[in-house]
Amino acid sequence: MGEEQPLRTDYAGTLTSERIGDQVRLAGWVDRRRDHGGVVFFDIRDASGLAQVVVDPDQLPAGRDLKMEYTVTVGGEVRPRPEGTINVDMATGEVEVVASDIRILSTAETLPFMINDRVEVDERLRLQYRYLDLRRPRMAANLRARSNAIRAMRETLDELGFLEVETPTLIRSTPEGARDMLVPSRLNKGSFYALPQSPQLFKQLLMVGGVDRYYQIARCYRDEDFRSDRQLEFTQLDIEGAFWGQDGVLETLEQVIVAVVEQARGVTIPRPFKRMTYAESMARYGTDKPDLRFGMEITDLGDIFEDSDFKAFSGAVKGGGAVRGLNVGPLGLSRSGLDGLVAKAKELGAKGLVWMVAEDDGSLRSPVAKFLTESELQRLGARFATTPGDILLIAADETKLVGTLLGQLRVELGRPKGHDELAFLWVVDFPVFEETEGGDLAPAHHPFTSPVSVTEMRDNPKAAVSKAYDLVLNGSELGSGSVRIHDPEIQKQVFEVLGISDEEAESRFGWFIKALRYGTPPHAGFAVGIDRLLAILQGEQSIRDVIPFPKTQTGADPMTESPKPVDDFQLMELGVNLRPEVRAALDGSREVPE
RNA sequence: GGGGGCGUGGUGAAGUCUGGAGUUCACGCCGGCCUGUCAAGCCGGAGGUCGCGAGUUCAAAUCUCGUCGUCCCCGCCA
Repeated sequence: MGEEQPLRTDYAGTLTSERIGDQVRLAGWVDRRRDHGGVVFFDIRDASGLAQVVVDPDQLPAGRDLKMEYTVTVGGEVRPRPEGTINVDMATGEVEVVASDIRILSTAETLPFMINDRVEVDERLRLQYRYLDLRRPRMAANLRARSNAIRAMRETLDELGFLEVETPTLIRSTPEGARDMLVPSRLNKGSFYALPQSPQLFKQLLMVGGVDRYYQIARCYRDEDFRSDRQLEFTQLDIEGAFWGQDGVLETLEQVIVAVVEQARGVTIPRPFKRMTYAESMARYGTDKPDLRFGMEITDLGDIFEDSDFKAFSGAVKGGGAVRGLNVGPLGLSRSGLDGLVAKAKELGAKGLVWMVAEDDGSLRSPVAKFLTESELQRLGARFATTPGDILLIAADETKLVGTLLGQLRVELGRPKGHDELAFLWVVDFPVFEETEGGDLAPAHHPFTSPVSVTEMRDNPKAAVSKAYDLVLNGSELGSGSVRIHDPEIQKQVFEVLGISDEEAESRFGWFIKALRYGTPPHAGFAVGIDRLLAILQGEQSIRDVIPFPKTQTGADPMTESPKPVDDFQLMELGVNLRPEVRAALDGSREVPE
């Protein structure tokens, strides 16, 4: 009496023929039951996998009572399966456990959906019952992969002497970049904390503080609209180093990524990763995050058409724009399919799109062929090295628009399904500023990024290059980093060029710039989006599938039904009043009977 | 803020274009049979306010408008 019996001695997924004859006890969920009357089989599932249990229901009537997702503990002997009944699709398929004892630990109601990967269940329902969804093999594998990846990051960085440091998640709001998530302060009514968009300034202060090499698995918050690769909260591997520069950062991150990919995929990817300047990436791929798993590069045609009689082309070149095209290959598109691309181009803001099809005799068929000379058509065919059936898409417009358009068409028409291949790329030499649609300058990275030349930044800001770099995987931006400004004077000048006055800079960032005055080492760093990295490594379309408890596109959690209004008392303690129209809308919705 | 897709027993789908009895398929659920299955099989059964609300019509899952939910995309994401 009193001696507690263990619920299990072994994990189901570990049983092999080496264990034949052993008495084992397994604990897990009833995955699937196959009742033959005189003999009952069921698969028991635990975190390690599945094993088949055989029950003689005359000996063990409990075998008849089992239903899917009951939790049970089963004692029995590991036995080889009889001739011809070995299941080669199952890791433990050579053996089975002959049950001598079955205890039902808990029962389960009829499930809202099946615990398997065969059915694509509505995602809202999956999120509402996420605890069941996580039992599915695919999701369980994603959780495990995430844990393994993060462990690989920690091990690699620990080995390199990095210090893991936590930074606060209740910080001062700095109305730059994305919208802040705000938290009202009870002790300082009317004041608010913000949740960090990244640990950016704190990690820089750690450099000032003498932490030579820093990293953190950091939760970040950005209150912007959702996408399949964006959530309100997400996780970054954040790193920073003192007396460090771009080459050191890239070198270190490559080691981390290689270790993560080895964990996740079991392959060693070659180093160093490819590098490309921002300018080259924009010219060849029309984007700063090119998918290098396929070619289909953007080709400049300005020299062919600058003097063409076809004004749509020559006019664009002479007006300072560009004529560029893609050879998207033999897609076999019908006339309506091609017209669909033209419509698509117009949706994207282009004046038009010209398509051409390479005929068997090498000529180019196109609605605009009659406006072009024989020589122009021949040079086109040669430039694209066409083979019969190839489709050319040509756009003439403002240079930036042409690039964006062709870049999007390239991805749409050429991007491989899935993520079997991994194409990592560093995009370097980002511009300091991006031009907004209004013509204003906005920092391409954050305003603490070091320009290559302060003089150039002042005199020719549109062309100025910064010490900023992005990591791209399969056309997805995994993260970005930069060499930081460590000189308070340069920091002030950057604010100045951005149109932030001294007073404004002082009131917003004075606490930070002050720190730079006390002996700041040159430093640099990076942040990798862990959710995006894992989603791609796991072949998932959305980061939601590598986040245990994500939110829907409207920021809701169907399981807990958050967010929810709070008690008036809670608001009162915080000194917060809802705006009248918000209050009215809430009261209105409360009148609706439940 | 804008564009698009989807919403049908517990689950996944077909039916919607071209209105005519809640019809069909697979899984699950309930009952029965069955000693080698592994998505077990066979027989029988239950289960739906076709997201919700208006409108058109003799008649609406189907057409129209609105609304809610969800997904994808543009904007946004220093």
